[in-house]
Amino acid sequence: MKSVPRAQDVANLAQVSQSAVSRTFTPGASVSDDTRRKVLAAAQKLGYRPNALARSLITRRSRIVALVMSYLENQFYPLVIEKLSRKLQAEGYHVLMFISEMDEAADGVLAEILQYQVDGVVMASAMLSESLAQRCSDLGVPVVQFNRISDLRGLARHSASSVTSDNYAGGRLAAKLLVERGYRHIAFLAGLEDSSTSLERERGFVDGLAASGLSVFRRAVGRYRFDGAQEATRELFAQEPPPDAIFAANDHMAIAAMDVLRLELNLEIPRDVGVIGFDDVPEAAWGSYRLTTLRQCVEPMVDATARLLCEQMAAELCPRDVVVPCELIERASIRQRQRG
Amino acid sequence: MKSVPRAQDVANLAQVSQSAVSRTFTPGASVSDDTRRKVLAAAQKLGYRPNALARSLITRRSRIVALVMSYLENQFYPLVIEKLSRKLQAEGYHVLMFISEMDEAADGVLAEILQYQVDGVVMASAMLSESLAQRCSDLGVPVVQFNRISDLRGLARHSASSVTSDNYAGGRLAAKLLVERGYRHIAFLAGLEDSSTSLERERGFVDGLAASGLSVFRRAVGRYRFDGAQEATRELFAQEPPPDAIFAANDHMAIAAMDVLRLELNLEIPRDVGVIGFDDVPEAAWGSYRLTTLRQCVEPMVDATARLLCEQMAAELCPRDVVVPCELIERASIRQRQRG
DNA sequence: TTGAAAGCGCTACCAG
DNA sequence: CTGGTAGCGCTTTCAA
Repeated sequence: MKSVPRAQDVANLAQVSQSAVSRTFTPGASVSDDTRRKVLAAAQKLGYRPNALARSLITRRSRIVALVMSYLENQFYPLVIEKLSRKLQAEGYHVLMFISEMDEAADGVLAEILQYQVDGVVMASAMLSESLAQRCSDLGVPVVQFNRISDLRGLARHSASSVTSDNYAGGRLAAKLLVERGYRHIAFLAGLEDSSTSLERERGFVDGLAASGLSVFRRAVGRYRFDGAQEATRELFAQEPPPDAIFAANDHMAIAAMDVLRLELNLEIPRDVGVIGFDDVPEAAWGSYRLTTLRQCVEPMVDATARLLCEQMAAELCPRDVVVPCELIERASIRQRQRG
Repeated sequence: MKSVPRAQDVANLAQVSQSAVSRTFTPGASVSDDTRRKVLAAAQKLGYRPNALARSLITRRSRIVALVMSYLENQFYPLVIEKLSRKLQAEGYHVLMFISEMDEAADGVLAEILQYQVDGVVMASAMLSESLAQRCSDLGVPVVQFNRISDLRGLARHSASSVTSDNYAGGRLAAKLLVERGYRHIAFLAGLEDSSTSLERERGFVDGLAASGLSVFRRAVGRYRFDGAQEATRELFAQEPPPDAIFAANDHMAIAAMDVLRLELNLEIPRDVGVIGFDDVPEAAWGSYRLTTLRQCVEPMVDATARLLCEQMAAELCPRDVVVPCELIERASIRQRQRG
């Protein structure tokens, strides 16, 4: 265990000042080619790497972004971690994970985040309160809410940016499609009652049914959990007459529902019951499910998140809301379009 | 955007020295109750939080642990992120994510990791070379290899600790179980050819079959990918006679195989073909699969990882290897034990 | 372009 | 127990 070399060690070896070493490793600083060469050679020899912490202390930019999530059971979120990390790494940032209990007070997490002097925060946990975002903003730390918004009505100008897919349009489309395929007793399987995603999808869904003169036939709450969704599905089918279709607030719950439908209730999908989900997680494409779903396009969503973050970290830009279109992925969990 | 308060600001307000403020926020430092009260009151009023970066510069401990992964398609890894983050958060550490390309040279990642002065590294990427671990160790940064080991033979004392499940025993048990249930033409679906997990599971499996006078009936490589495993399964069944059982190096591939078996080849599981996986990811329990598998106990594995890391970060302890037992989870993808 | 010097915010070591 | 002082490793003035 040899001690880590400092800039001064490199300077000594290269016979230049420590400042020259610093400049060599600062993009855009003015150093002569000659000096730079000497420094680089010495640095190479010693295995020198600038200490990012010391640098951050001066520049007041840590190049660290906090990512707050609460549970990774839904495969959508791991994909976000992966793609967001890659994206930010490419921009010279790194992701510091904060896993929060679903019911945890925002304050504890906030305190920890702020201690690390993060340059930005991405909140992808469905649960954390608006106050956290508010307080980060007050301190000048940009916040992007991922896949959630804080104020549905948009009355007050909120303090954080947001990136969501067009949940309302997705919900509407789901309704339209199910009606078009001949389903009439259509149930909604809600996620978390107070999550903006579930709420918006339901709003679109209700409006979409209304456009065909229908209303939601039955409704249950799965809380975005597998078990919760299975229980909710049983509820949905406990009374006569049963629904003939389910729109679930996400794929994870839709899949749980399909298992109950087929294995417990002996119903055939899509003949007896049609199912539509939301997200297009990898599992939705698996042969045993072939779930028709509204894809949340992770790539564009993550790109927008990184862009908003970088913009706001660079300048003092106003928070913005980005809405990414959903994409209908039709598979085999609803009846085919009628021919002729 | 008000400026962030520093320790000196708190000291001024509380009418004490800046040192007193520092001590108040240093666990185990000697401060009188009176001083502490004054400081805490002032800190509260200003919303003061110590700057973790400045602290780290002095203490030479960043309380940051790097977590290196390469892909999160296999749901086992998100679980690890979640549990490891929680665990380390509880110990006052935080996880900085590094997503590496599978084929990426270790050097780029290493340089980034070291710049952040992380206190430790967890490598859960199946791909990164041993050299990365070696070099971190040389610099005095403890490394724990998660779910992989570098030197199968253990000839040289390696430079990193490791936490694995008992892959060999698991492989052996899978073989024993399949034979016991009457399967005789048993195929192995390998992960990555050069990953220690796949290799060890296969070794145990081969030995387990040998104990019953059998050998591996056929073998294909799925590279731990869903598509790869589907393709490999088709290969396995392309020749006559077909296998009557598959042991897959992980659940993710086992599930892919089940889809091909049932939906493309019209085979019935477990009657025509038995399937055993490895990991016990949540999907293995889903009603459509009910996969019999060897559980890698994430909780104990993560606990061991955190413990090894903390031990080595605290003292200069030698790297150790921890092997966590697997647990057989029997579901419906192999034939039941014969009665009578 | 370069080197000397002043700190970033904090901890750790003193002497009292 | 307390306050003063040195300095972690670096960036960034400033004068040369």
